[in-house]
Amino acid sequence: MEIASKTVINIAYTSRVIEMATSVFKDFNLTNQQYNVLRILRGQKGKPANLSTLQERMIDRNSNTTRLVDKLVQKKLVSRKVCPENRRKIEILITEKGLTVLQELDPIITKANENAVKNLNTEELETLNNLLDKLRNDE
Amino acid sequence: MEIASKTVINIAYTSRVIEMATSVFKDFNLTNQQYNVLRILRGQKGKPANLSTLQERMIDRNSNTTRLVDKLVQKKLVSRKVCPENRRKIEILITEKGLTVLQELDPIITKANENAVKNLNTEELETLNNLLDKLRNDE
DNA sequence: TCTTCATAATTGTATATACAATTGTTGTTG
DNA sequence: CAACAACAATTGTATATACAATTATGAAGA
Repeated sequence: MEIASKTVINIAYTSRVIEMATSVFKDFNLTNQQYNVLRILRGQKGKPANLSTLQERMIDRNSNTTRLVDKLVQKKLVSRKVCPENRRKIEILITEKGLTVLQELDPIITKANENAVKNLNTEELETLNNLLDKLRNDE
Repeated sequence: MEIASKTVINIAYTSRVIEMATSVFKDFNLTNQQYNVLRILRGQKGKPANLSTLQERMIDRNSNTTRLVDKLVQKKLVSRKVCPENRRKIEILITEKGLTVLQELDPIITKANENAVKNLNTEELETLNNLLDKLRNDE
């Protein structure tokens, strides 16, 4: 097989393997996507995010994001309210409870991640990251 | 963020981006997984595969494989029959129609894959593959 | 042989996801 | 300002997926 297809498959395969090895958040009743959204929201540092922002960062086509956030609201991990300036938009904020859950998860996930890539040393990891960045390099 | 977590996220993100850029099989009414199974079956070169074999190669936990194959049988892309030696096992074979579909897809997918990784030259692609292999290197 | 355990695949059920169509809101322009 | 386009989020529906429990078959030991 040509190297291009080989690489595409290799990335997908590796991603899947890593995902399974690092899905610790399942013990906290969170899906991968829900966890990602929580992390994005924490990154906002108090600033609310609206759905479109979340979607951009998630690469996931729209539509499900509404329901995904629904779940997080149900669990009281995020709050949602209509944006006063533009009532088409929705402002989503991570709650105290959401932050607490992330804090609990942080060390566990870090450990799982470190374990998942333990076969590579720091230099190799940096090379890998650079190559992936360059590969995507969306201009 | 430490490099380990950064790498894990980078791989997942890149994988998702590539997946979206290369999902050509959707035009043929195939899901990613269905396409993968067809490819695995073609690789068998006439030898039938049973469900467990497929699962191993798919890294996907069992259970859904049955239904996934159901779909392919419905579309007459694969055939399924009970293994005579061990009636617990099921033998799955790709049909002529399945092979034809793959043949049609081959050039389109190859092109999409080449395009997806066009930012890296051959040497970089080889390095990337080696790093991913080493990362997984499951012993 | 009967019982028990292991293997292989399937089914039930709840949940997540994809894609298209829809609703509500804002912006624009004739 | 009325009509229409553009935007942001939501809903409908079909499909896919995860996880646990179940069925069917085979293997092994008392």
